[in-house]
Amino acid sequence: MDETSFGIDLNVTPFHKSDCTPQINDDTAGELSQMILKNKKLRDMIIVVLENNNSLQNIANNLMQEHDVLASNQNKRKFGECDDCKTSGSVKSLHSDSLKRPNSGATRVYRWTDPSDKSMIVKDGYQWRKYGQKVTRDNPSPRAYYKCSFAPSCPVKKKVQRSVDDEHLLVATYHGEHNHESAENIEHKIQTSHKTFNSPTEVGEFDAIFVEQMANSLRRNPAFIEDLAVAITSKVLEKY
DNA sequence: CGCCTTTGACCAGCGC
DNA sequence: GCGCTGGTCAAAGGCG
Repeated sequence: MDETSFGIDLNVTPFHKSDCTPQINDDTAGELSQMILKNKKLRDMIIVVLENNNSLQNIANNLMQEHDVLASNQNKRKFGECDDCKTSGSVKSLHSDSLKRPNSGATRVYRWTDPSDKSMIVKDGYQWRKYGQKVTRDNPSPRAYYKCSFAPSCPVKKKVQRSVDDEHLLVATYHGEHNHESAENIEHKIQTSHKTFNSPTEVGEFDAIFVEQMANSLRRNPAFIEDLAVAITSKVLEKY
């Protein structure tokens, strides 16, 4: 963070004001406190929207998983199987596909996408790096392979492919468990800790983590740095 | 310059 | 053993 600290020298002597160094007057202080309040309101609104979005996604996922279970049961009945067949080696060939790719440790998530949106992006609060793409036999749309890049040692992988039935439905299959928290979780913790507000030190810790992650991403954003420079410059010039 | 995507090559597992 | 398929690797190029 050291290299990003803003070393603005406010003691620069303005040529049309000879007697003083810049000081925060009442107007600026009032403006600042208003901005802080607005910022807090906006953050609360975002948190509410995120919560609503998450609950809707959960409902949709549950419905889709129920649909999956029903569909697989119907397929089993087609082959004259029962649930106990899973452990029987004698019928392995009848449903070899489900045995070849067991669902243990894998989580499926469904996302509806805009019909015009042809991208394969499933936003889930983590950072992913694509490492491969394949066209599979049973689905004409390509399957994309991602590794979690949020933490270097995170073993989680995901596959994203469009549904055969509905090309607007993205199916993401997750393998493994994250050994870190997502940005959404950190945001949620900030929210809950602000609600309870029992321990200011905890709030500070969550804020520190969140701010650090935000700073890391913003530091790599030249547009942000440019905007920040313009904002600071205009604010400084405003005073003289 | 670092990070990410693309894409062809390669490898392992499985069925025949 | 051979071919098919899914999954991964890694070099090359793009982008901000």
